[in-house]
Amino acid sequence: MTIAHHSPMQAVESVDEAEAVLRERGLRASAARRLVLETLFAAGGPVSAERVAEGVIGSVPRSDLASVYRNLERLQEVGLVRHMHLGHGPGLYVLAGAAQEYLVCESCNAMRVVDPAQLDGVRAMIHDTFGYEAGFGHFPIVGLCPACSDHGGAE
Amino acid sequence: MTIAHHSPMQAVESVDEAEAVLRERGLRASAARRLVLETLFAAGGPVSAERVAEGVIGSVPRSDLASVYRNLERLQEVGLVRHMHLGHGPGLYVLAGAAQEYLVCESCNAMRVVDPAQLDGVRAMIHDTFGYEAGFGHFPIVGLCPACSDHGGAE
DNA sequence: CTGGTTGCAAAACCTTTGCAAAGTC
DNA sequence: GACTTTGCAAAGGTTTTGCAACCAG
Repeated sequence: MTIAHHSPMQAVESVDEAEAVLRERGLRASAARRLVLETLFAAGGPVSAERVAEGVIGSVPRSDLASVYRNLERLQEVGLVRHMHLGHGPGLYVLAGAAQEYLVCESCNAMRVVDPAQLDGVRAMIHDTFGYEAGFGHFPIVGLCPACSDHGGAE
Repeated sequence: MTIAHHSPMQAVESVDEAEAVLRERGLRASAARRLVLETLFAAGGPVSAERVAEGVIGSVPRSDLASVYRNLERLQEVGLVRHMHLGHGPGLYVLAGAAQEYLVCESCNAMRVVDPAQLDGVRAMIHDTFGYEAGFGHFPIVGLCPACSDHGGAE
């Protein structure tokens, strides 16, 4: 699992659409795979592999954790899924369609979801200064949230 | 090991200075501790615990990995050291004095060191937009470096 | 039928913890 | 001497891998 994904992102709206993408690539639409997709759709935000293995409702259908990891990896290769690290602890996976970036407070751990467009100015500034095309999809922006910087919440 | 450090950063210039800080806090200046500090000074940049355990010259003096982790943790509590995650793989530790932030290319993994001042504009923009005091010391800014974005290095 | 996919078991990797012996002040 | 710190061993949490059975196309 590297930082970079392997294909252009494929935003899809449903499990069926996702499975169509899989078939196009010669991959199969298995039950375990559907479980992963359904859970990611149901979650609507970043979730751990462990959480995915528990299925949509929570520990009901279950699929093997190893298979979940293998499936998440393949779904990333195809561009349907991406993963990120919001702090310590397990990696978190989301559907590629959920175009979201995150601000995490290092003091209270509050996580703020932001629309990528809101960071375009920041990206532009970074590009002007360093020539880098920055993305904040893999690691969040870490800092002190307004509340914590107010009451001297510095680490 | 949480994201946040535990004390204000203590930038020191030498192992002796660092040990003085330790003693002030009632901590002891042991050989294993000195090894950690010397290795961090010698490295001059982020290194893994494993690398620290190998000592200054490389696998010569050695200290137990568990002790290295414990010492890195204590040095962080005191504010002499901080750690970061530049990608997957083990966490990396640096002296608090090495005020540096990083830009990592998600395609070629190139790591660019930047002076925190160069990111002040970016921090200001984030603060204006979200009210967050952003820091890029724990997670780097990930993106495509100029070379990779040129030749279509997008993942 | 063919080859991708699964579950299970085991291992790999990074980090933490328990504990008695040793070291520091 | 009191209390911190060490080394070793073992465990913990996350992710990967080997392999035979299984299933989708």
